[in-house]
Amino acid sequence: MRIAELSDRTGVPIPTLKFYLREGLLPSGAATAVNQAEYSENHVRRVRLIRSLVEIARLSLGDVRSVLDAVDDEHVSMHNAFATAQDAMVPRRERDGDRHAVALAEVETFVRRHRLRVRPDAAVRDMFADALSLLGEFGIGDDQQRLDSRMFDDAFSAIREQAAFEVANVPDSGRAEQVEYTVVGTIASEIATAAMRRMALEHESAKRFQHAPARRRAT
Amino acid sequence: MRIAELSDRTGVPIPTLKFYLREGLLPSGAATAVNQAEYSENHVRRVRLIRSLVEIARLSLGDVRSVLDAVDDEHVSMHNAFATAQDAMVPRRERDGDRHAVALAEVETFVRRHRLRVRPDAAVRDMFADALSLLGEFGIGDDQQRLDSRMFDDAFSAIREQAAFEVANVPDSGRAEQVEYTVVGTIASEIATAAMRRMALEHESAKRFQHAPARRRAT
DNA sequence: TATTGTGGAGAGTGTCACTATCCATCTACG
DNA sequence: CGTAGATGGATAGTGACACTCTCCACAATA
Repeated sequence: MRIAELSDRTGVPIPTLKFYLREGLLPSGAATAVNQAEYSENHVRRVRLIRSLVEIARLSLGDVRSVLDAVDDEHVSMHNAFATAQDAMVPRRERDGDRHAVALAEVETFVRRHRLRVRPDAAVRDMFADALSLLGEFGIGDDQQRLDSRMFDDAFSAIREQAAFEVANVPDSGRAEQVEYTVVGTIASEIATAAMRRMALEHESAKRFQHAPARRRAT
Repeated sequence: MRIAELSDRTGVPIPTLKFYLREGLLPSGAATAVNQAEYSENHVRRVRLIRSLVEIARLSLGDVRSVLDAVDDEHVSMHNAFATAQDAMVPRRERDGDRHAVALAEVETFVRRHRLRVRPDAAVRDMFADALSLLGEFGIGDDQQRLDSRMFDDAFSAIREQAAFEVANVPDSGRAEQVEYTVVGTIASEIATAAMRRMALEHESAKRFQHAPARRRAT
């Protein structure tokens, strides 16, 4: 397949594909002549992965590159590649030193209490800490519960089951495919979960705050 | 308080505050002279809300404005303001018409099965549909389960309980405060949930794929 | 053989979220 | 009272980012 078909199959414009090629996000096709190359199904898959990371997970191209590097580096184990990809999927931002350190300590108690194998330097800790800081800043939830991070314990047991199920379902295929599967699974389930949360919140808000429910039945 | 103190209290540089004032994201202070104004605690709170929406929820300033407008418009009920804010918190993007329509139909069956009061045009439906499309595109999960969207039913009951708890905990304060509380609560709990999911995934991935567990105990 | 498509490279574009500079006051300190 | 520094307000400029355009020599296709 040549670039026009790759473009048709993925819906990504040719100039953008050329840009990804130049940036090294997309490997070059197999050259058949000085200005001709053959692209494969792998290229289609890779383009789709890039677009999913950019559009759905809203990663920067730099972070997409980190994820792809982790997927592609055969010297890195499946688990380490996944860990690296996870780190790349946490947005980098400046954090207030003191406040963040306190929140990180709360995260640590959470990790210890649940005996989780989460790297001490995992970016996801910063992410959790951000959420805890935010709750604290706006005085949401019970202070004591938040401080020893018991606030989410009930929710966590359900989350944990779901995660165990997801990881168990990763196919016994090649390393790169497993990493890709896990990365896409992470972001898709995460967005699905967030969407369900928001629908449930809208529903509960309607029940509590909206006095004239919009019923399906006509008047 | 004058602008220097507002800057100190929030950690946002003065030029940025001036920019927010110009953009109408931040209301002007009470003028005490032609070039003097007095800012209040409400301004501090508003700046913190803006920064949270920008940095944590990663909203564009345009979407932040939509949220703030919903918070501020006294003519809009608490529930409607929250719904508008929720819509603003779903990233807008171009979606493939056909594929997206199919996914939206799956979302509809989900909404009906759980008898949820979610507006037919709620942006969160697009968000859920994105996640379902992505799962389909990469062949993740069981096809049939995904199609009638039963795949997430177990997870949903836990999510729903948590959401009910959250809404029940919204204080009986003023409308604007309730909207603000709910908006911040939504994004904070969402990020906390995502972070917990990722930690659980890392843990499960370590259990399944990493053969030499990094134990706390020394050798 | 003429048109269209291709790979590759450089330069240009539009958006976004600030950031810098000015200026005519105003405030506060000495 | 005088003056250094801060303030509110406006206009213009910046840097990052993710493309998008234009060109070229050459290949494929009708």
